[in-house]
Amino acid sequence: MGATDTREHIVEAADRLFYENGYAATSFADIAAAVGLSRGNFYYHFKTKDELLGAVIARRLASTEAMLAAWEEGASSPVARIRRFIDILVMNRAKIIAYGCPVGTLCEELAKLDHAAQDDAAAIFGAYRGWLAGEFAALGRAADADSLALHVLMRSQGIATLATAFHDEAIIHREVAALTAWLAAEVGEASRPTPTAPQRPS
Amino acid sequence: MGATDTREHIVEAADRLFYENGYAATSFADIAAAVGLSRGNFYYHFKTKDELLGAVIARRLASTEAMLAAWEEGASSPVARIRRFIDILVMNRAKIIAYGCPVGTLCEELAKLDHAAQDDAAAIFGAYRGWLAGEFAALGRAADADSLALHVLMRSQGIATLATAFHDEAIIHREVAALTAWLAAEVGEASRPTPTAPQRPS
DNA sequence: GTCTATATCAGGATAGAC
DNA sequence: GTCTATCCTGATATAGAC
Repeated sequence: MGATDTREHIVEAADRLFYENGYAATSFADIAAAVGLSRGNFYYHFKTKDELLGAVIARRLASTEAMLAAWEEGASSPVARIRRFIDILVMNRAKIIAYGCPVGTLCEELAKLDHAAQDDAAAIFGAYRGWLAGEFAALGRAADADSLALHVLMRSQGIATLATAFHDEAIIHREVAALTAWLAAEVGEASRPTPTAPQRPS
Repeated sequence: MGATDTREHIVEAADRLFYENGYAATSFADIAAAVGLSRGNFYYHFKTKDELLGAVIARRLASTEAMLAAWEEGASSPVARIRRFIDILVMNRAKIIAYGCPVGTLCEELAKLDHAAQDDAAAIFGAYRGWLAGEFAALGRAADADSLALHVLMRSQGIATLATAFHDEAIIHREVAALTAWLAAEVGEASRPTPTAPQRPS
């Protein structure tokens, strides 16, 4: 297979293993085994573990931006798009209970390691923050759009952390419902341009 | 110095280093150096790293319970006690911005390592959860005391995670104010038995 | 571009002197 | 109870054949 393909496979496997086992606890041998590659060949593609981390973060940022752009293409309203963001917690609940939020846990691990890439990792949060702020601005809340965006992000992170610690799926369902209700109260259902669409329970 | 003192010093240093650098990234050599002890002697006190982790978690749980008991002794109202919990975020903001929440980050790291002690670490959260639920019950919210307790814990964790990721103190101040306002709206200032006390801004 | 073999080093853990 | 010396394993990283 071509070098580009192999490189992509390595980054893909590293992305998953960094999430499931943590950055420090994942060895090159683990990644090489997951890709079906020898350790020696590994260094043809990445010289250091830090370089690999950079590629993983870039991949996550790109896929996040692509996902947000795809949501933007959807015909639904800003409120529905924000709800779609919140619903990630429910859709990914199994992995979140086992490993936490991929972005939050990586940022915290890199903060403790005082790693040079910690701001790059935080840029993934920044992508969500900017996108959410744009949605709130579209709802006429331009003045405090960033604060509202951070509030949604903050609650998402809190939900993920507690669900992981207590291994409790009920926390996710209850707090997602509460966050959805907060959203409806904050921006109002009146803001929805498609009032005939079926209402999700909150 | 006596064996008990040395052991205590080791656990104290490990507690700090596990928090600041993470469990996996902290080596016996790091701890021994911090205590001023040789690596060899280290094993007289703790046979394995897991055993040391157990002692650190036990220490954190004990100090948490002692702190909560001390707050209970205070003459203030349940609402004031819950606010005291929330204010930890402000008081410890410098360390939180640098290293996150000690409990949340440990639970997440142990979850990724699939470590046997992960439930013991979560028990520290359990102590806060039970204490907060007791305060809400004292405010006449016995029916949903646990949900309210988890909500406060959840928001504390979310605030800590974002403050760490963005290295932003303003997030803490803004969201602590929002959480304090939520508390006042939820249980009502009328619940306060000391209505003549000066009002904290929210 | 992929392999095997190997250098180098750090961390966990042990043995035994004092 | 503390030390020095040492073993063992696993991880990063390199060299060179194919």
